[in-house]
Amino acid sequence: MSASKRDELVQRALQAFYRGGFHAIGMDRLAKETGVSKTAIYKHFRTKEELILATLRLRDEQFRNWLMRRVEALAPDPRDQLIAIFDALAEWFDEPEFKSCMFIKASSEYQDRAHPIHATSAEHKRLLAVDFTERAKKAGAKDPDKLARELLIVKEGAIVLAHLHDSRRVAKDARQAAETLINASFNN
Amino acid sequence: MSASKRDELVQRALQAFYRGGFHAIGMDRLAKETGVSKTAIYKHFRTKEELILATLRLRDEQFRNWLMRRVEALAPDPRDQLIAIFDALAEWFDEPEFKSCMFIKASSEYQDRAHPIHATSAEHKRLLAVDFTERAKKAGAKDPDKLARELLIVKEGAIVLAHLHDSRRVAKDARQAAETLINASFNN
DNA sequence: CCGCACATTGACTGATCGGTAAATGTTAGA
DNA sequence: TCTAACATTTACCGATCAGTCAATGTGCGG
Repeated sequence: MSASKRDELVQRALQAFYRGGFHAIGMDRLAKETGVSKTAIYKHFRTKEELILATLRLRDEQFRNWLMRRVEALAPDPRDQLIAIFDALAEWFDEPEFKSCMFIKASSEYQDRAHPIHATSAEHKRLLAVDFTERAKKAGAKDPDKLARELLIVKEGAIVLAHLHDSRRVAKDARQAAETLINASFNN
Repeated sequence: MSASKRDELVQRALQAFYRGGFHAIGMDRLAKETGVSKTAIYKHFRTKEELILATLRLRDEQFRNWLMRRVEALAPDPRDQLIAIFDALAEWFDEPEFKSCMFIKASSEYQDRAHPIHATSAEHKRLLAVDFTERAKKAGAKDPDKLARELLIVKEGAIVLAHLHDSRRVAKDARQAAETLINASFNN
């Protein structure tokens, strides 16, 4: 199997897991949905867990890349970018395929902190916080770390509730909350 | 089986699902962990899904009851109670058994909005929002509904991140964010 | 055209899934 | 003490779980 075929497999596995859940999607069904036979899959991944980890690495890269680029496209100024995070989020929520966050779901199914899947999810959130901190720093916030962590909390809460309630309403509320927190981080 | 035995079964099933996840815990293992044979379980619940729904109803009642009472014990004044939500949350995060929120995990595994388990999770969050709104109204907030929804977002985000990162740190950040949002809801 | 290397397959493993049925207690009224 | 009613257990159902293997392509250097 070529590298591009492997990437394609991981991409399709990602979609299957995202739509169906990790425990709920078996390897047989995965083979059917990806079009790659089970044996071929196991040529490249020793276990289901390794395949899941590969999908999470891909998702981490895709999501953070998308968010960063989208935020920068929406606002040139770093401080406005902090708010633009929540405009980008609103766009995501509006996609018909939106089904919460892959990493929240992964850590919901693999709860042990020592588990690689849980750890990978934690790392994804940490990298988001790093990115937020960078922007908060550039914007000149009093305590960029704290503001970044607060915005991350709002982002995660918004994702959870967008999955359960009216996502448009949630996106608006999250944006307003973020604005309030950002303003407070400059005025005080 | 008496009513109290049934309650005991649901309580133990709740703990098993909370610790292990819904798909991951099978009925055989559940029978072993609850001490109630599989056939006996199926005398009271037609399907695994019905048992899960029973655990969620119990959890909803337990959690909201606990939070309400704890918040009222921590602060007499409605406005202080809004902040006390996050002190109570901090206590919860500090419990060694803390493993995120049962309903976030349930909606992570049952993603379809039409699914009863998903709907029950959404309803739990809605009832929390109602309670928050009541307190915000009593406290005299400008827009009690909006403040309640903002605080709910912060609460859910805090739970998710407390499960992934340093829960003490997250609890502090969430409390401060909540304070900022509450103050803004009175000053403007 | 041959033969080797590698990719891919369907069929299979034992274990476990959710759920059921027949058999075996256990209890209580007559 | 006999028996009817109910609770509980053991054993089982077909399906699916993660993972494996022998067999069958398939492409390529000689």
